[in-house]
Parts: sequence; structure tokens; C-alpha cells
Amino acid sequence: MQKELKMADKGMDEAPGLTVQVSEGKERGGAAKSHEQWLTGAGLKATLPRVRILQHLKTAHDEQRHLGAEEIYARLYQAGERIGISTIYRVLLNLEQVGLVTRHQFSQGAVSRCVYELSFGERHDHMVCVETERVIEFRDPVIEARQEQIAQAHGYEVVGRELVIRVRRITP
Amino acid sequence: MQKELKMADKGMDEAPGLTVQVSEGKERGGAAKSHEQWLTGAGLKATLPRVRILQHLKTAHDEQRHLGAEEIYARLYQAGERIGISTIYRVLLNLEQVGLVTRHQFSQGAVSRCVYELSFGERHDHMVCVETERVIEFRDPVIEARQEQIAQAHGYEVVGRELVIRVRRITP
DNA sequence: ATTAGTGCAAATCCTTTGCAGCCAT
DNA sequence: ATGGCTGCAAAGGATTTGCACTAAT
Repeated sequence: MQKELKMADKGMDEAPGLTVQVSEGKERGGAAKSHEQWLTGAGLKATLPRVRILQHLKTAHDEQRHLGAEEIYARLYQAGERIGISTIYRVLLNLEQVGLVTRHQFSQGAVSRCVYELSFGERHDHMVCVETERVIEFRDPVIEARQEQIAQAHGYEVVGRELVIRVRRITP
Repeated sequence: MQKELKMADKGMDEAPGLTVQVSEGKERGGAAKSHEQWLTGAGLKATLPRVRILQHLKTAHDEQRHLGAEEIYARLYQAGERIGISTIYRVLLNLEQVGLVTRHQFSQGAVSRCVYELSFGERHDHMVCVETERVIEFRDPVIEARQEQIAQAHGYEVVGRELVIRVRRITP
């Protein structure tokens, strides 16, 4: 069962007009430093797969994109890194557990895949463009306050929330 | 592979204090009529599996509960109906396509399962109790208006949304 | 009668796990 | 060195699909 390779050729179907910038090749150092610090600071060994995955999540964040495990695999593969899909899942789990990444579901019509984003500390909600898959993060104190009020009005306290607005670009 | 039977014994772990009422046995008629009309009205044959599934979704709705495919299977099984799990998935898909049911993801921490609810026409958001799994539906014009505004402010129009607030009962 | 719908088994997709070898600390 | 990581293969759960058969109009 050659699962590890089978999605290598899945293109990454970029949004039109978006250029992917996986800026570095195989050399270490430079921008990678801070990722290593994030890892060690969170009590995780700064291994190459972890650093690379963080880098790609960072790149994706800059592109307003959330990646699924296989997309991360594909990007790494294109960049010449052969990192097993199982490692990717495990690393993402580790990163989630230490709070460095957040997992989302963003289920569309059919089957669901999880997507991951770097956690920059503060919570936020998401708008997802149904055409480009672009993700826009936002916070709205009014909505948040309202959620609290509604929960309380029913005798509940809020322990978590997820708001996803599916949107389409207005092109008049 | 006896998939079709293996979840028959999965209890349905009711919320404390909630009594399940699968009111009818195996005879037809009575309350079933309207379900058959919903089906034929939507252009679907009123087959027994479809009617039964609608009935159970109705019951579940009255219990403030959303069911997954296997839970529906289990309830049917308990009620003496042997309907294959694949049929349940297919029926749910049909019902979703004609707008009679809505599929949700309500993903918790780990693996996700889909849950289904009868569509009574108007959209609403959900609060899900993390302890009892009870689902409270609500609408809030303020939140909805805000969502529109936010989308427009970014140059988008809303095509869909899903807000799930995970809550816990306040017991002072 | 005819075609859609069903049941069963098998396939698929995404994700997780077991285990032996590898690499950061 | 050594215990946590990795890779691969295989298992797993939820959902879908292929196909022969049954049932609703």
C-alpha cells in the first residue's frame, strides 16, 4: 500500500492569480530560527518535519489559505521534502496539542477534510470564499457578545464556538 | 464484512432524564401520512425506509437531538426495522438534495460524524450542549445582520453560514 | 411493466496506529 | 546514549459505490 506517495501528484489548484511562494530550498537557518524557537518553547523537539510544516503553514497563512494534511504533504513534496503523510498528521496533532495550530472542519457539501492554521494567540471567526477557498479572518465583538447573551438566556455558558461564513466575491 | 449489523448494539446513550419515544410499531398509516406527502411533494417515491427515517428525524427533533446515520440505523433496528446502513446514507442524501433535511458537522475534538436534522424551512444556528449533546436552535437577527455587514465590508456576499456555539449548562 | 430504490459486499477517503529504525538533545 | 520522532505498512471509522434484486407508481 503506497499511501505515502499517492497524493504527490494532486495538484494544488491555486486560486487564480495567486502565486505560491515556498521561499526556501533545502538549506536551514534564517527565517527558520523563529519556528524552531516556537517548537522548543512549546516543549517539542525542533525536528525538520516540524519546522517545515510550520513554515508551510506560515506561507499558507500569508496567502489567506488554510491547508489540509494532504495539501501540506503535496507542498512539501514539491519543495523536494519527502515527509510521510503519517508524520504530517502526527506533527499537526502535536502542534495542535501545544496550541501552535488550530484545526478546523470547514465542511463543504461532500466529504470533509480538516484544515489547519497557525494559532496567533487570539481567536477569530472565518469567512471562506466558495470560489477561491480564500480564508478571511475576522473578529466581531458584537457577534461575540450576542453569543454570550443568547447562551446565558438559555441557561448555558459558552465553552467554544465556530462561525464560518461562506462567501462569494461581489463583482458588479 | 457484516458492516450492516455491527452497530446494532451501540446503545444510544440518552441524555439523563430524556425518554425516547419511537411512538409507532410496524403498522403504517396515521402520522406517517404527512411524511409520505412530504416525500411525494418533493418528487421522491414514498418508500418505507424514507418514511421511517423521516419519522425518526421528527422524533429526534422533538427531543432536541440531531442524529447521525448510525444512530438512525440503531433506532430503526430497535424498532424492529432492518434497514441497511447504506440505504440510510442514500436516503439522507436524497432528503438533503430535495431540501427536506440539513446535514451538519458539529465536529468535536476527535473524529467527526455528520448529523442530520429535518429542515423546517427557516434557517437557524445551533447551540450544542457538550454534556448532553442536546441541540438548541436559535435565530438572532443581530448576528445575521452583522454577518452580512462584515461580508460586504470585505467585498463579499454571504452564500451560507454555520454557527455552532458549544455550551454547558450553568448549575449554580 | 418499468424504473427507482434497496441490501449486501466491497471500495474509498481521511486519519490513526504498530513497530522498527533514526536523529535531536 | 537514549527517548522521542520518523517512515512505512496496515488498521480504522465513516461514507460511498457496484450490482443484482425488490418494490412503488
